[in-house]
Amino acid sequence: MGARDQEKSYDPSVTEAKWYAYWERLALFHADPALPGDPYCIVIPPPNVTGSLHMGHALNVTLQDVLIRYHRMLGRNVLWLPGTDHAGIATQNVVERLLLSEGIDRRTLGREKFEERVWKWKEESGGFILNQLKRLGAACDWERERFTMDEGLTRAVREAFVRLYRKDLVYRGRYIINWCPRCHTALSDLEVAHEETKGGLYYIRYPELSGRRSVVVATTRPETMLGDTAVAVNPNDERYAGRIGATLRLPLMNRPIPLLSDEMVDPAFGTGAVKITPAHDPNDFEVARRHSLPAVRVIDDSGKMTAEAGAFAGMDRFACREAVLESLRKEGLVEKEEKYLHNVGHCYRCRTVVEPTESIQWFVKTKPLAEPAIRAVRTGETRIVPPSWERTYFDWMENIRDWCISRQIWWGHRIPAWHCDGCGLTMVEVDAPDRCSSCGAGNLRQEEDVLDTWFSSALWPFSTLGWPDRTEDFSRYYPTSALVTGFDILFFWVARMMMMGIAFTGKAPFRDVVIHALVRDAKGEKMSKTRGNVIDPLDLMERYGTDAFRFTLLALAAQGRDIRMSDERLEGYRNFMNKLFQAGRFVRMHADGTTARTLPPDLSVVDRWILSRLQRAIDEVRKGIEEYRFNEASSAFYQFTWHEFCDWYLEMIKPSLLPEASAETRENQRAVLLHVFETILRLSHPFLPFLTEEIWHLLPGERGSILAEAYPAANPEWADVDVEEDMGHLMEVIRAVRNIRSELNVPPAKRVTIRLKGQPEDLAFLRDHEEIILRLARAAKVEHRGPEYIPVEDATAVVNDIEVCLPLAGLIDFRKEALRLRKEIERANAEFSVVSAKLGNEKFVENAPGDIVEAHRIRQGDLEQKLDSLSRNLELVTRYLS
RNA sequence: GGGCGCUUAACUCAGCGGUAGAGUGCCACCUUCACACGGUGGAAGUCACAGGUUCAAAUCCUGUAGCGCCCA
Repeated sequence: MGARDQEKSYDPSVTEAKWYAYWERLALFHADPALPGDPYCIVIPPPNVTGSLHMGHALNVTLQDVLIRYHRMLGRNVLWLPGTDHAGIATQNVVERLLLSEGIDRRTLGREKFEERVWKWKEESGGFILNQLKRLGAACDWERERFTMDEGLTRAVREAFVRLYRKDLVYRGRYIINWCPRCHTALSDLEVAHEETKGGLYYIRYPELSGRRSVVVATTRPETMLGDTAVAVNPNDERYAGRIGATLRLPLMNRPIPLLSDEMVDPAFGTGAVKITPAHDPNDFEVARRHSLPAVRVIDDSGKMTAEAGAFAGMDRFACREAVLESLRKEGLVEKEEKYLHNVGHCYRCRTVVEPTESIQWFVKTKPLAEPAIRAVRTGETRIVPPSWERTYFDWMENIRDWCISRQIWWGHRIPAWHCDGCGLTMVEVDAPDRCSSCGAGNLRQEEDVLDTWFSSALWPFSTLGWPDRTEDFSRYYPTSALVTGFDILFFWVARMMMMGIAFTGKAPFRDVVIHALVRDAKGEKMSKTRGNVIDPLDLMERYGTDAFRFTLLALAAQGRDIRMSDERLEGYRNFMNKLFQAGRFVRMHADGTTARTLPPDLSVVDRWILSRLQRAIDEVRKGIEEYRFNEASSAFYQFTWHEFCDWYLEMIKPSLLPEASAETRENQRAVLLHVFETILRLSHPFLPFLTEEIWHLLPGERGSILAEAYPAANPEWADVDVEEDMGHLMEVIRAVRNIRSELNVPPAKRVTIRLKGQPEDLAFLRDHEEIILRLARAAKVEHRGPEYIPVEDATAVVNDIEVCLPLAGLIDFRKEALRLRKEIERANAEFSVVSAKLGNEKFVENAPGDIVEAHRIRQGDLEQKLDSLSRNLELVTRYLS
């Protein structure tokens, strides 16, 4: 035994440091398309280059790693493709802040220099999160690591953009979009987070230009009135009948604007009259289109009022709101002010209130792309797991709106479009054109805008495999097998990959889309920096070990439910890791290099029992993984390993391992023990990569990586219902004795005599395995008695057809024993009446399936007999009480 | 406003038609030669509420209440 064996408990820090490098050295994560085996491929959801590992990643990566290692051990040709996302706005923000700390504004630096800085930053700190993935054990093929801005992916992005443009699925136009005045860019609808905000609803009077009448409009954003070009009412609103077409005077600006009618107006809101600000409201923009109204832009890119805002020019939009209200109040034009709760859009990157703004942007026409993506899920080409998410997917896809893909930032894929200032032509090409194809001018200007990061992410499942080239990887591994991701990016990412994947390859990119939940803190709160309740996964790995951490995530990963991460849970599973390690130590104490690696021909009942139970465990674990029910897989493993293998099997076989046992018995026992334990290790390797690899190598014999071993397959030949039943019975007897001992305070050291009362044939199995009972029930001897035996001074319990009697004359407290028996009787009685009531019900006997009725009959018989024995014994005991 | 989910032992959660389960915690006993990050035994639940379907409901249906999430 080495020095490490002297340590009392398992220390993960030593173990975890060495195995990742070992796997890499053996190139076990490297995929080779030329090798045989059904392909199994996962592309990682690329984390932001700016990011560091958080709980969400940890869960996400652990689930994928389980799938990858599992399929690897099944002999599939496995590829797990890693990489990072350039995260346009987020990364730009990070580097901007960095520059600012040096006192540099990016605009003074200029675009090219800025981009250089970002690249430099990326080279220096970008790979951070990938090392953290290694710490988690992620079996990624690092030789295939990709970045959304690398050369290949950039080419894929250009190719995709150009193809869509040529199919009229990408267009450029002037529309109203969501503008972030802080990030200075357009955002897609998805990037706007609606938050309920307390505000005011202001009723403002707009006088008619002629006459004394006026119209009162209600608005939450008074400052936009400066850009109003109309007031609209519903055509069916009788309050305004006959007044449509009137001209109003826009207060403060003194501009004449029309009162018009449009179906869009909800007569129930406010006064039924709404102001129309085409340049700063999406609905108003539509109304303006229908009525050919002009748009007046009063808020600029930074959220300040433009020259069009007259006296308010240069003010911040929120300050302007107050100023406008103040001016209106002075003029007596504010009719009413109400407190109002409404949803306000915020930039999902920086939380700034988004400003709807009219501008020229690039869009993807999504409807034609969405249809086949819907079909792929409807037909089952792609499965969404759990299926409860399908509805959300369909709802969104069916109501999809065009996707604004241009961003006014510097970090990202620059849109491959060139404008000719001479003739105004815009050319969209993969490679930069020399001259204008229309007028021949040479001074072309490339589009300044970059693409939404999600545009490149949408291509990830095939761009990473080499598309648009016809690579070996692509033909071997596409479509991929599973995508594992959180529900929060179902629309952002999954939906768009589905659309783009089908559009460019004709096939949906995934067989299965596995949606997992959110990781919360112990109180169930969402982790956030502002709340300050963020738990660092690396800290947990440090404290409890990576395997314990992974196992906790898996054990808690029930479908459709969020995970609460707590120290209690982690501690429990850390203990389990230790348990497994100690079991390994036990195995090593007995098995050595001479121990056979195959099962001996003669197996004891105990061996046949554990092998039978093992098959069941293998089945359950495999089924759990196959169905993405990771909690079921991990708990099946936990239960079997701890409560069957360690608690019972190891205790039962100890005598066969002692020097007293015959050499043959001992050798056979060692072989079975080693076999079962090795199977346990292989079974749990996908969950516990480090610990299993460690123990694997500590076991005797020449060993390579456990990852290269075959995953256990259940062998139906080993399943043995009869042995399980007999052993179950035996264990019940032991439990009964232990229970009596404990309840009656029999000292642990006291060796008792056990009398088993029953028909000889019912006692036969117990007689054959008496040594197990002796050992585990701490008994001196086991005696057998026929049904005529009267346990006068015994404590008793009933197990199926037999009675377990402990003659405890002098030791027994009859009051306690009577209490114990009464409790037992009460329990049996309760169940007896339930079962009897059912059997007494004719309809139950008629309608319930035969086997269910039969089971109830048997149960009733058992209980009857049990009650009989218990009451008789209680009677005996009570005699001593009087 | 539309949609989804949750409510089961003190806590955190599985189970989702056929006798209520786990982990942690709690109580008692035990330093037995793998493990005190342990062993053995035990206590603990009208499965949110109200109806309905069924021979049978924690499990299916309808409604109510509370909590949470997504979309508009």
